[in-house]
Amino acid sequence: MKLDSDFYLNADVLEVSKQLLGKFLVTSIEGVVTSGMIVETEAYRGPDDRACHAFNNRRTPRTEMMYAPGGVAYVYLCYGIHHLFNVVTGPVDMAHVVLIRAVEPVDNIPAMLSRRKMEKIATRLTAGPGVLSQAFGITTELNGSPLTGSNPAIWIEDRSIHIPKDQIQSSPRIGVESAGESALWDWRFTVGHSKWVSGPKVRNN
DNA sequence: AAGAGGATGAACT
DNA sequence: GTTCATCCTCTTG
Repeated sequence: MKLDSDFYLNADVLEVSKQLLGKFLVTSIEGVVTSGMIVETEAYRGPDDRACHAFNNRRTPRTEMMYAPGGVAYVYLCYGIHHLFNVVTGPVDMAHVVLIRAVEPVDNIPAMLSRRKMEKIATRLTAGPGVLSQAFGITTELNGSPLTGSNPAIWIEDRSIHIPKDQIQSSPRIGVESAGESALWDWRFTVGHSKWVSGPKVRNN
């Protein structure tokens, strides 16, 4: 049930972004295992996507990890505060990533509450890319961490939940207004009925 | 060497 | 709706 590298090597990052909805993000950090069902993703596609750090195939120390073969984590620090977790996809030298923006918490909610310094469960536990990383213990130390193999710190599972196509909504990505025409593309994907989706309500397709 | 600006979230008015 | 915390990365000189 753990997704293997074949899944991540898919060269169609929009397809992978949709396939990841309903899958389960799992981390095992210092022996603490937490999991949640992915309900919101965004695709970032290196060469032609102005909103992507690797636009125009630009290579810097930070973006280098995006060119790795699919199946590793790309984690970077945003606004000096938030650690954003992305799944690297596609074959080597193809800078495609999927930002995981929100999950529905499932296993070991007490550990997530503790990491978030929260008392009671609420959507702000894991709805949003920064807060979900915090709930799952993901930091930039895990940049480049493999999602496959024998003992990964982060991995994604298929637990046989299928999200029907008509329940998947698409909308423009959050926070990329200055990315020119790329800002208009509907590359954000959400599970329509989930209350664990971040940000403003989205329209139907 | 310096400065601008983020794929956010929380706490305000 | 607005403000701002906070620091790394990249560009420019």
